[in-house]
Amino acid sequence: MSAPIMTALDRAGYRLTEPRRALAALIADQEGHFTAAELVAAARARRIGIGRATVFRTLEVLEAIGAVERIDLPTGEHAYVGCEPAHHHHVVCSRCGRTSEIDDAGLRSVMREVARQTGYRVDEHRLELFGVCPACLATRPRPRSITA
Amino acid sequence: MSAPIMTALDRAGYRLTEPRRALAALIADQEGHFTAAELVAAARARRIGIGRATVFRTLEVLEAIGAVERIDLPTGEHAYVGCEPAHHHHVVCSRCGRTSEIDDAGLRSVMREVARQTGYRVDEHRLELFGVCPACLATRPRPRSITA
DNA sequence: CCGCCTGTTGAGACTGTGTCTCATCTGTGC
DNA sequence: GCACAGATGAGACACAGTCTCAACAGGCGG
Repeated sequence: MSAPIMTALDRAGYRLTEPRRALAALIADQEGHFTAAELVAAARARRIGIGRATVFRTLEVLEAIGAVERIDLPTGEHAYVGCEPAHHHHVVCSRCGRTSEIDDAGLRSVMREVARQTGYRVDEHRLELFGVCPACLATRPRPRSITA
Repeated sequence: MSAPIMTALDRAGYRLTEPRRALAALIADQEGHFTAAELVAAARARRIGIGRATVFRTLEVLEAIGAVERIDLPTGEHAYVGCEPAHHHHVVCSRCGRTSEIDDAGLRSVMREVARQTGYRVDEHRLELFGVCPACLATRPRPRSITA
């Protein structure tokens, strides 16, 4: 539901407005990742009058409070995924768009190794993984017929 | 110099044209990462008449042959770095913009771990690191005075 | 319960990035 | 040196994201 997003907004001292409630609901409905443009389209489809600027502003706020994470698709598009407010990464399914959060998984030691190799002080990192989720793997790909 | 880029183009069967030579030289001059817009500006600054479209097209080609890699800055900008044609990653210095290539550094085992945890088949990944390079670390930051 | 103050909103102008078209040009193989 | 396919440039175009500003509406105090 959209509750957690509203709660997070409230806790961070933001007003709980109608447009934000609507957007929170739209985001909660998203299966996988989504772009700002998709949210705008979704809002219009449901006849919810929300300005484009508001969508961008709200996404910015949500990212700031960690209710949403911004990811860069291989195509260069900027997308978002709703998520728990904690540092982590995502695997994105390139077939259905769904995402899964992943934790450290040994990344920390990679960072240390990189720092050692290069002499850099590494402050920030971004890891994005793309692949195919278990569900999509289960439904046989059948490269013929459709994809062919 | 710009030679390696031209060689790579040649080997991949592309024509060695004047605009490409000019762009290869401009890219070779770039210290750290650069954007398409910066290349356009650099070309204009040197009174080299290269169309904007050509810059974008050339960058696309160079990325395809691996002579250049596209990275996503934390700001959301799309930038490029000239590099060796092999899979690897970069650490970007957020102070001077310079980049260093890094190899595996244990990432491979992270990928395996993620696949195990999530059940995804991981096909593609992108890792971007941001920090401060040894040279910039050496010149004291002095957060007062300027940054204050 | 009402009204005020401030944060928020919507419309639309605006900036900048990247794409596309199409006529023209230029490498390259012959 | 010629011809042809690939490459180019100019500019129109599509689209993402930002900004401004007047109007609005949450949330608090009274």
